[in-house]
Amino acid sequence: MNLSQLPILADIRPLNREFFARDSRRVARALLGKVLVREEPVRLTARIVEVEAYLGEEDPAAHAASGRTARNAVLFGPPGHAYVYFIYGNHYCLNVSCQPEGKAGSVLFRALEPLSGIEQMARARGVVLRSPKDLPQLTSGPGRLSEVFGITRARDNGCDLTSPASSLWLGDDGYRARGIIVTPRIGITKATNHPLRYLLERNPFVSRKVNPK
DNA sequence: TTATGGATTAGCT
DNA sequence: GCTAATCCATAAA
Repeated sequence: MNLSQLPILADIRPLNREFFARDSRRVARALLGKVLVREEPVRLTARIVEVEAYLGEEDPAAHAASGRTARNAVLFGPPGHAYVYFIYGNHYCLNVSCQPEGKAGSVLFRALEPLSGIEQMARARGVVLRSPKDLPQLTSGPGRLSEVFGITRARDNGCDLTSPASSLWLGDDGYRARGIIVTPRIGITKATNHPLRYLLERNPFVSRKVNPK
């Protein structure tokens, strides 16, 4: 076997609780370039290239806006946990809780760049990969990336994303994000003008360019 | 008990 | 660019 053709798998270190115990705007910026990992059934990894920050009860566009409910309880719990919700009858969206326990705030994952397990990702979405141009169909968009990673509310809501013992977790492989751009958030109808969407400049995996509203 | 609308996507024009 | 698909949590009653 020619070992030199095997991909070099960098060590991925889990992010710690303190990383998430901050204002979601700071967490969002810091998450760009980090890696989302799913351990089962085979390891999937993808780099975070687009996120949005949602604040607490003072943010009309946030699910925490009307206070704590059974649905959004994770947002008010300890930081670094997955908040998964179902939207438009079709899609799941993944967030990570921020701020110390008792205070809401989260970061929505909007787009990833696939790193490993790409064949399994394509199978999960029923996509046939014919060229590198097809890759963004896998993970460009919050609903798409959730489908690829098999994320559902029943399976993952409340999961601790700082622990590799969780099937789903977040890590740092040493990559340094460069060229961070900030724009208004997408797909929302309230508080549309705040610059809370963070993405990597010229990255082909980011989702659509502007809020049509 | 019922009505409403949404942090989306895919497919068609 | 436009819109159907699809369903849960919430609010109103």
